[in-house]
Amino acid sequence: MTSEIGPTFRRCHSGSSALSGVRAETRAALEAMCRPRRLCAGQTVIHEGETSDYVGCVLSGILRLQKTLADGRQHIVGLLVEGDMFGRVFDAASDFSVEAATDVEFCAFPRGRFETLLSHAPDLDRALLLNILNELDRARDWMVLLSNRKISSRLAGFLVLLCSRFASIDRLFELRPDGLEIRVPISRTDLAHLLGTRTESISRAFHWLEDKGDIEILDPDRVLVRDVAALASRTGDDETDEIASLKAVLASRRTSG
Amino acid sequence: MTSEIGPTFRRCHSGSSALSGVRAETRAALEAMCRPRRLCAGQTVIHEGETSDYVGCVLSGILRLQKTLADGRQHIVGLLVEGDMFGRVFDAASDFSVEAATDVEFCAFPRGRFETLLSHAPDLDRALLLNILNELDRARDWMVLLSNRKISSRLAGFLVLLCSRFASIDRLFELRPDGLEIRVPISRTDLAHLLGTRTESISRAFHWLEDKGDIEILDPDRVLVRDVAALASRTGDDETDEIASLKAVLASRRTSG
DNA sequence: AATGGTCATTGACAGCTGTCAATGGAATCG
DNA sequence: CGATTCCATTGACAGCTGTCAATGACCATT
Repeated sequence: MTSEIGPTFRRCHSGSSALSGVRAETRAALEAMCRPRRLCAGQTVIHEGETSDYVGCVLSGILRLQKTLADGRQHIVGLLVEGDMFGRVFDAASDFSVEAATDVEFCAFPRGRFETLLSHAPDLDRALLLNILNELDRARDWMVLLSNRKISSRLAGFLVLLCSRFASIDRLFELRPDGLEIRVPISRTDLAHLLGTRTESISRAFHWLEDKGDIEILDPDRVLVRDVAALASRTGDDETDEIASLKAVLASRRTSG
Repeated sequence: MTSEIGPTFRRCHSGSSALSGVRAETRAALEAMCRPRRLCAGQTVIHEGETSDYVGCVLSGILRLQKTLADGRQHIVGLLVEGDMFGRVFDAASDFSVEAATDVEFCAFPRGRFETLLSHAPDLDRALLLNILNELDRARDWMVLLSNRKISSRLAGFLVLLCSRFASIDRLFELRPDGLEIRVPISRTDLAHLLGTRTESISRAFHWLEDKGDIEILDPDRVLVRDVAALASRTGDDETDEIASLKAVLASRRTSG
């Protein structure tokens, strides 16, 4: 098991990881305290309100950051993928739980030792600050996306975002002559909780986008995006279908008559 | 004017400021580079996509952090009040604009000098990190609040949040024998952009809460909250009015017959 | 092959919000 | 004092989503 730590940790620092860019010395210190973990889909990494004993860095799979409301409803406020960090340093326990949306692997760094290292390694400190600033921006971008009231607009936004933010995860994409095939990496239920709606509306939104010709549903979890630009234009509340068809009628009159 | 800098800056570090808790030495350095600013409601502090030349700390008034969408709609992703910091350090320009929602005063720190100080003052660095972590949590809490589809639930949540997060701003509150009087510090339009809706729905939500007896509308911008706990219980999607009255009927039958 | 369970999908209906339009009130300006 | 402007409010109506219920597809187990 211990022999795995080295390669495991190197994966943690490859690609677009939040920890990429720290000095070799700092990496060595991180490697010394790294504890690889594996969890199956559905398991809880950090319970809501719990002060976690470690800081984590995702190696593979997807974690969901979520809150359970008093009435039992759940809301996902963010997804964590390869290279993303989670867990709070220094102070308060965050009021969100971290759960495995898929099978996941991650690095766990004991919180105390990580904080000590943070105090002595400005490069790590800087990397963490930038990472959190990015998280903040992403959270705010997501808020804007959620401001769309048509679920199909939110879904379109999510798919576009998947292409950009998750682009580094090759496994999810396949370029085909007729478009881009995407593997939607989370369940319909999670998608609903993420987009602030229900699975029924998710289903309707998928099929609405298919009717519009923007996508083709290959499987419940595989989608062919014919034109990413067209999909992106669905973001932002569309005119209603009725008005759209009205305009089409007017346009045809203008050309034919 | 220069004679004002001292007292102005001290205000910046008083109370629950993000910068409270830094060492005297660091404060002195900050004070040396502090430039007080004043703006009127509606003016823009940082334009969308612009790399700002300074980092700011709000002294009084309220700033709104917002994004203008392609179709002209605006969405406010956060409010900044006394003690809140804004402007990005080190890297990317944030894709949000910062505008004055009311008349405001703030401290401006030249970005380069602030970053240099940050590298040499771990206490400031730590304070900034914690501040941003809090911002992140607030952003996520706000996302959860926005997941309510009934606007009255969102509004109730906002009012409750006002009581907790803005509690330090005495000017906004007045304890009365019949409840807590709140001055809503932003316009109806901003409130609509903040809650992801329109002014008409804001109006309906206010009057719905008044009908329920939770609040009393004194002015368009002054509200008497009779019972904060009752208001808090409105957060989270309520049962519909119809079902509520149905339950009331059933309850009365159970007792009378 | 049969069964049970999970999940996606679809239909029907009601509720809430967005939109448009109109009204009313308050403040400002002449 | 009257006119204008801005804002809050209200009404009417349509559209979209939530909810509930039922169906269908797929998988695993027997």
